[in-house]
Amino acid sequence: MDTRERLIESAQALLWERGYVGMSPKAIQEKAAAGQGSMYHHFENKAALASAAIARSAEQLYASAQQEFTQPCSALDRIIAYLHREREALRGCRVGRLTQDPEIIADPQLRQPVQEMFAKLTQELAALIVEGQSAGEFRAELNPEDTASTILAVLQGAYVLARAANSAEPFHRAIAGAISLLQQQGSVKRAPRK
Amino acid sequence: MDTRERLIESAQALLWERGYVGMSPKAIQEKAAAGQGSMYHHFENKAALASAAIARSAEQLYASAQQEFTQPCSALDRIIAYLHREREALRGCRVGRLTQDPEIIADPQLRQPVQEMFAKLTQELAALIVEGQSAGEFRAELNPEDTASTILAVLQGAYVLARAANSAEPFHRAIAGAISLLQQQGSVKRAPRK
DNA sequence: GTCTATAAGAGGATAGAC
DNA sequence: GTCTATCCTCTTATAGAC
Repeated sequence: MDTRERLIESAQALLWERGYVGMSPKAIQEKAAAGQGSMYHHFENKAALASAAIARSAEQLYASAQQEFTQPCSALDRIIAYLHREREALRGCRVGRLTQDPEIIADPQLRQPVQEMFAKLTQELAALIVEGQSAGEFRAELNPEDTASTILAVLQGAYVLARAANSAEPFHRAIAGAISLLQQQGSVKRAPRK
Repeated sequence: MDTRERLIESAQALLWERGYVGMSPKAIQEKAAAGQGSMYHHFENKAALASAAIARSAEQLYASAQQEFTQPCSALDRIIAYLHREREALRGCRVGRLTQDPEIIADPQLRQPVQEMFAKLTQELAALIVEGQSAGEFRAELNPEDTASTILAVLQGAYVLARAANSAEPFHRAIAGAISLLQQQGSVKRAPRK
C-alpha cells in the first residue's frame, strides 16, 4: 500500500477514535509510518487529509448498507437485517461521530460527505417503507421519510447509550425495541418477538 | 455569582460546544472572566473542573425531564410531551455529546454522571411504558426497557441527523416518526397523526 | 483568592536539502 | 517523494508574589 493510502486510512481510524480536534498530524504520521514532509507533500494540510478520510468512510458505510438493502427478502426483513448488522457498539459510528465536531460542522468541505451519506440512507430507507406499505407490512398512514429518520436515529442514538453505559447492552435493547415497534405496524401477521 | 460558579458554567458551555478535548483552560478562564491562578485555586486541574461541570449538566437535564414525566396526563402523553419538549436540535445534547469524547469515556470520574443520567431516564421511561400497558396504551408484549432505550436513542440520534444535515428538519422527522410508531401500539383508540 | 511569570511539550505547519 | 530543521502558538500547568 502506498503512503498516500496509508495516510488516509490512518486518518480514518483516528477520526473514528478521537474526532477531528483530537487528531493531530503527528499521530497520523506515526500511525501511517510516514514523515512530516511526506504527509504535507500528499495533502495541503490537516483539513484536506481529513476531507479525503471522511469521504472514504462515508462511501464505505453507504456501500455496506447497500448489502442489507438489496437482499432478496421482504422490505421489513431488509430493514431488520440493516438494524441487526454486526456493529461495534462501543466504538460508535465512524461517520455519525463526526457530527459532534464543531470544526467539521462549520466546514462545508468536511460536512458534505456526512450530510450526503445520511441523506442517501434516509431516501433508501423511505423507499423500503413505501415498498413495505404496498406489501401490507406497514400501515399506509406511516410517513416514510419520518420513519426512515427514526430508524437512522435509533442506530445513532444506540451508540450514544452504549458509550454512556460502557456496555453494548443498551445498544441492543434500543435496536430490539425499534424492531418490536416496527413489526406491529402492518396487517401482515408476524411472530411477536424473536 | 462567584468565580467558582462562573467557572463551572463556562465549562458547561464549552463542553457542550467543543467537548472535553476541545475545551482549553484558557478558553474557560476567558469565558468566566477569571485568571489562571483563580481557576487552579478552585479546581485541581481541567479534569476536576470538567467533572463538576458534567455532573451539573446531567443533574439539570434529569431534573428537566422530570417535569415531563410527572405531568397529570396519560403515560403515552407524558412520553410524547418528553419527545416534543423544546430542544435546540443543532446544538445537540449537552450530556449525550460527551460520550464521543474518548477521554470522558476512559475516566470513570467523568463518565459516571453521564451513565447515571441515562440509566435513570431509562428506568423512568420503562416505568411509564409499564403504566401505559396497564392502561391499554401499549400492548403487553412490548419490552419496557427495550422500548425505553429506543425512545432515548431516537432523541440522541435525532441530534446527530440534525447536525449532519445542518438543519432541524431530520430531528423533527425522527421524533414524529417515533411518536407515530408508539401511538400504534395500544388497544386504546387514538388520533392517527397530529 | 487572585495575579503574573515561567516552562516543557504538543499542535500545525513551512523551507530547503536529498 | 521523503527527510530534517525551524517556527510560532497553544496547552496545561507550577511557583511565588500580592
